[in-house]
Amino acid sequence: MASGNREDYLLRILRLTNGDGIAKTTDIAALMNVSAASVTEMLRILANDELITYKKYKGVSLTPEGLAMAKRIRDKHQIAERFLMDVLDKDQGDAHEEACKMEHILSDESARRMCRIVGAAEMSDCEALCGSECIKKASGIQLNKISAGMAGKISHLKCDDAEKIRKLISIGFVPGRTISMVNRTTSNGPIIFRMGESNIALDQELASLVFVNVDQ
Amino acid sequence: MASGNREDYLLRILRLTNGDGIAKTTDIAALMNVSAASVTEMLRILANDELITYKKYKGVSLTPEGLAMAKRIRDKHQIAERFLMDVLDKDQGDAHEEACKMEHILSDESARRMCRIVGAAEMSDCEALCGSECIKKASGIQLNKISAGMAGKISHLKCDDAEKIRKLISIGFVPGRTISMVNRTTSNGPIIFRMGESNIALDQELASLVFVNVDQ
DNA sequence: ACATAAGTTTAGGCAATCCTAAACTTTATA
DNA sequence: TATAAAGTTTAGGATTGCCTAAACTTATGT
Repeated sequence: MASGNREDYLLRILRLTNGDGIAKTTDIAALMNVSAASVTEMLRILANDELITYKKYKGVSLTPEGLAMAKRIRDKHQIAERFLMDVLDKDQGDAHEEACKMEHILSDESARRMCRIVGAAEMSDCEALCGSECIKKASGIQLNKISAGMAGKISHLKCDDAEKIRKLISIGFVPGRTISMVNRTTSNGPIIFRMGESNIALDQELASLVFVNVDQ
Repeated sequence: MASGNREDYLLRILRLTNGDGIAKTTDIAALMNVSAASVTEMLRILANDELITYKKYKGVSLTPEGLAMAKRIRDKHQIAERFLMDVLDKDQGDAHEEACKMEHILSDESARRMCRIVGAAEMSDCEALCGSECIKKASGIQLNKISAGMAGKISHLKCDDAEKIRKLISIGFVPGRTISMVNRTTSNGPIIFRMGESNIALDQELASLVFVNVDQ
């Protein structure tokens, strides 16, 4: 049960070690804005939990479990930050700050779903959390390419323009939802889809940003 | 600086008092899953912060500041829960649980933006946070709800009946187009809109299926 | 190589929350 | 209206995490 605080230590150690190096007490203290004594105390705890390898006076490194945990939290941070910027339209500074809190409380599942909305492409790295799922993302086909009568589940939204993503979400185009095409109007005109209880007209450009996995 | 924990106490007191009644130690203890002694201790702290009014053996009530604070947190919970369900497609149980954590870390601004995406209409109550903003619901208001002279962009069409959607589209009601209301005829009669070069009369029922984002 | 500087750990404390047990107040009942 | 039951508070501790000061280890310079 690493607390938010322990998680922060792990994160700083990850940053300092880059996954394999050794981090020193003073450097951790500086990053945490905490006294060296407090760091030593925490290192003992984390070592006891087998999240780090710690030799007195010699510095720390992450164990495989510690590394996995730290990466998972770091991924959540990145996903949350991106999400706050792209979906809630927050600026980078605020998004970063808020993500520092969200990383500790966001469930794995929610992070994965945010990732799908926001697109993994620009995620410097979220494999700890999303694994192959992020890659699978490429598997859907664009909503404007399916034919009338076909149904499927929304897989992800392609993220090139946050404004459009926001719009799609506000209309209800959200990964996981089932959708079917009712019909097309004209070759360039909007397409009519059915989702839940309502029919929604979406113009082709917007539809092309939505990827679905078509039912067999 | 009410900690997450203090905030939880405030929330439980709000639930028990409904804003004005009096809450008793034991009931708070039961809701918090904590001993009565711990509650007493916390009540003293909250009273000291002037968030509650506390008389030994007599129970507690929220002060105006305490009430405002509790409501703000409760609103964040509701908005987050709704958002998790509608945007991340989480089920109610998980969303509720996660919202219990988010309520303490979500910034006011992010909550307001989530609220705008998810729509305030269904929000049982979020006025503490959003005030009149909720009504504005950036994701679109029905075309029959705007007033003469107002203009906006069509956001989406919503309806159970594909026939009506097709009709709207064939008239030119397509997401993205700019539209303005010219005037109403009678209270139940058709409304006249201007779109591009032409005026179009639309009856109220059809107009209510069209959602627009009104220009500020 | 050895003294001193730099870095790290230990010791002893403080604050926030939680706990149990005992003391005290209020309510309810015989 | 006493007195037992129910409810509440006080007392005394535990835990987590932070701090400063002192002690200890390692590194550096001559």
